[in-house]
Amino acid sequence: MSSTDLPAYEQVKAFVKAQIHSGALRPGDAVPSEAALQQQFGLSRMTVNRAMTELAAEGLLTRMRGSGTVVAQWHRISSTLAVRDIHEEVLERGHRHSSKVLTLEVVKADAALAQTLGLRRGTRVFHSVMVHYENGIAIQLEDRHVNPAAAPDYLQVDFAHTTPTQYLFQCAPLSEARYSIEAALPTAMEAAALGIQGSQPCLVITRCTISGAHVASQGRLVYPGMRYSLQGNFQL
Amino acid sequence: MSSTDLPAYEQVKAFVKAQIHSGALRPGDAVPSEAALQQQFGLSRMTVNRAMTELAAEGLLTRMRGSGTVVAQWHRISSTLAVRDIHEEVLERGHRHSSKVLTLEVVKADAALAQTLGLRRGTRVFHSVMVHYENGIAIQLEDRHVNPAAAPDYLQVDFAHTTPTQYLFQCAPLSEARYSIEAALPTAMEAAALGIQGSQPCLVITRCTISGAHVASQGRLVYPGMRYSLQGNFQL
DNA sequence: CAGTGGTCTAGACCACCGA
DNA sequence: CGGTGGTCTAGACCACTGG
Repeated sequence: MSSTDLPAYEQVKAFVKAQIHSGALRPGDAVPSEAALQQQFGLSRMTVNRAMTELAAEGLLTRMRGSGTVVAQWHRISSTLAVRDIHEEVLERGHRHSSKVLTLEVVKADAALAQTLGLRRGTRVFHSVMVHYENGIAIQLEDRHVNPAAAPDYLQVDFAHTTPTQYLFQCAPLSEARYSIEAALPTAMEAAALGIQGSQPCLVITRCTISGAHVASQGRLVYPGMRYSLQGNFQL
Repeated sequence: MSSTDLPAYEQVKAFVKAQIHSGALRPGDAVPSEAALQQQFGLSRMTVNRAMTELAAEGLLTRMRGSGTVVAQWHRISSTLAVRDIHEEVLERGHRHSSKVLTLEVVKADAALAQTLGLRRGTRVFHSVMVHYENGIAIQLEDRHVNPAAAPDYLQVDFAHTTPTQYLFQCAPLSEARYSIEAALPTAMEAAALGIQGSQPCLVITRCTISGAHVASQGRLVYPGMRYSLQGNFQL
């Protein structure tokens, strides 16, 4: 019944959001208490509480037990950046994805790698290097080191039909990831593999995925700056 | 009381998450129904429902009214990337932030700018260019065009004491943002302002903020690749 | 102390899905 | 049809904050 057919808690959320967007409530301002909103909307407290709790989870409000709820000090744009499997991403653009495996081998971890993977120096780890193409144009070089404990059969995978990202998702359920995004020049080898000049800036994403107790893999993804950009959109 | 002192709904969440991380539940598998979990934990359905609803909101589960709950098909790592106000970010690292205004003027929008700001060509818009320093080292060049409708007093702001990001947050409450992140070479002017070589790759973030009906501003943020990287962490 | 949010309960009605 | 999730209620107890 009533208004717009939205659930009551969504209507409360919309009401508060509208006040914030319109500027009637500014960062730091107190938001009406649950009791007040309960009265105003004629709802039970649980319903109002759900609305407020969700807005807090979304980062719009800051709640403090005992003192009240205020509009969050939003000096950040927090946005969801999807770091996706390259295969799916290319397909979704309606393009053709292909890849070429350059290296697939076992190496001994040096000090730095052992550190990030949480292994002892000299432990044998898998190493793969491949190039991904979108409609035949190189858009990503993927240089990955994999913890054998997380994916023992990594070397047997047919990477013509699956990507490391896909395979690792399957055999090492993800629990945590860390990444860093930076701009850098490719190494000579990377430039050659991508078919670009060594002076072309690239977007380099270093990603470390953790599955349960193991660090499953560490990857360096190099994107030619001219051909790739990360995009995002944020609403609320 | 009991277990780990965590709220009951958090314990249910942890239980389900553990099953997923351990591999006992794989993508596509059915998760026990609310009724089953209610029995198993001796909780009311509302509490179990909260746990499951939150897990679904986090993207771990997919719920379908009538048929049940399954582990989400997860071929994506969706991670929160915070694009923050540079001033706060530097302070939080315990460093000193300063900035220098290079340009603060009114310009007529060309076709491209008018398009992104949603204005007619030739409309007067504000334009600012400034460099931000961390402990005296240039880390960001901020080139911004502002819609006068969103911030009429932009030219009067004292940018020695506030940043455009801060000011715009204040006078044009944010409702939506779009951004793109890429690697590129700086223009000659940008390189000079940042005190780097023109051949040094930079991280370039193009950000467009929307406040209510207006596109409030469009900014180009240039970070020297050697001195700055975006970092993120994702858990669950 | 009174007011706040954090959590929980034991019911309830509904829309939906699959058999 | 029975089982599922989506929503809502009217209470409740607690921990915390502020004056």
